[in-house]
Amino acid sequence: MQSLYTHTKAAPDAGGTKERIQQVALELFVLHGYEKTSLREIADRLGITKAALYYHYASKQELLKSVTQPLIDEFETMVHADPPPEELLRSYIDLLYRHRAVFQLVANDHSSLAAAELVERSVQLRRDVVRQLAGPDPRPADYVRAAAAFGAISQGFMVARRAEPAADPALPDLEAAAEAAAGLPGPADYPDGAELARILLDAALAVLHSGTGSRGVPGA
Amino acid sequence: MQSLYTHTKAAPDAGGTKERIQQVALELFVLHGYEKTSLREIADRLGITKAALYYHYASKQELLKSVTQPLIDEFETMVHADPPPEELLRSYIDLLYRHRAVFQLVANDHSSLAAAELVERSVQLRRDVVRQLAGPDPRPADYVRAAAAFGAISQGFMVARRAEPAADPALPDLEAAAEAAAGLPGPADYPDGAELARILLDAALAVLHSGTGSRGVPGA
DNA sequence: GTCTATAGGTTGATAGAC
DNA sequence: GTCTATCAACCTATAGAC
Repeated sequence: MQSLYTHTKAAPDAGGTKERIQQVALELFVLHGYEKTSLREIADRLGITKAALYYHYASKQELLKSVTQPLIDEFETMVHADPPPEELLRSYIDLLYRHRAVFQLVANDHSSLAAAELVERSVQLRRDVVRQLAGPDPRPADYVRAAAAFGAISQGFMVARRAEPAADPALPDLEAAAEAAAGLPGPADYPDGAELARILLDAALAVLHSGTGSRGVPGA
Repeated sequence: MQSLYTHTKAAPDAGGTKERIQQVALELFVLHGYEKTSLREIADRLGITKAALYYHYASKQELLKSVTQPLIDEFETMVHADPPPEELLRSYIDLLYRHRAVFQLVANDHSSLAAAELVERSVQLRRDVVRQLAGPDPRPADYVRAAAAFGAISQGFMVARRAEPAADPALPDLEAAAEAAAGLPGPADYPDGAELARILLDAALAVLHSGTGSRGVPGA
């Protein structure tokens, strides 16, 4: 579960056209949103034409789906394994890191989730996560705290994400976009990935326990 | 600061055409996103034509701006008053409640923020909020915790928002949208506004203090 | 204050040559 | 696999009648 810096993905520059299309598309989708990104824009950036895109992907929607699928699939697998709260939180942080670009897309661009026909699945997933975090026999307030803990990680991660030591070479412009979106002091001032994960985990656990009399949190 | 249930806005049904346009536009913007909502759709829902809309608003963008302005203006005023962290958190929760529909729009629809030319201001605001929450002489980790606390409230609120005793009559369909977006047990199971505010405040404070040795939080 | 009609532009997608 | 050429659909916005 310490894969915070070990990409299991294929080689970064496996220059297949389909993969290059996915990379550029993801980049532009994050930058301008799915709806506002035209196929012409993607094609121009790749030095090909729109028609060529259609040779590889039957539609704009299918291209989007191919980009978002890995994140949602893995998220689903993770949640359905039904791990205890703390392990779930750890796995989630790790998941966010490995799929950070796609996460930035679906978290910020409502329309992309809808276009990928992922609204239902993601709603169901969030519901399951909140249920698991709320613990057994939860009171209403426990649901709220579970949602807040989930949000603390998601938002905290997104804002501090620039802390990474090196930008993924496959996603050059994303770092600039993240910088604009985050708007905080320079990257050098931030904790590295491992420390970031620990901070976010502690924060989320603090939220979960913020309703109990003893607010102490066992050191993770 | 306890105005969680006291709307200071004008009468809910001040049926001026401009206001009715704003209400319907907000509703549809939240539901389908800014870009995907056409002026024809708004006009049809109001029983008028697109051209009539242009009599009241010079452009689609200006209509959007008129809808988002109150939230961002008030947020800015609040942050620039430079209150201490706990008061800032309280004010923020209250702000979210009073402008919940607009918040749902700008928080979920990346393109609406951009179209309203609010990206820079909101980035600056988040930066200021995080700075204030991080406290004096902050370490890098304090920034992350500040961002996580901010996120805990925002996300926690959005998920649990359905707890309101009665839906704003001006926004009938929003509740259905929120229900779909939240995907949690029935509204009746949720704390009311006052308790929700307390839970979220406690959660955010717990995050802020999750890095200190003594993790106790003074009862709010 | 609202209407009809239309200008002017962009988009996603297809057909067929090479 | 990539190209040129083209289509229908949709959009924002404007002009001018009532």
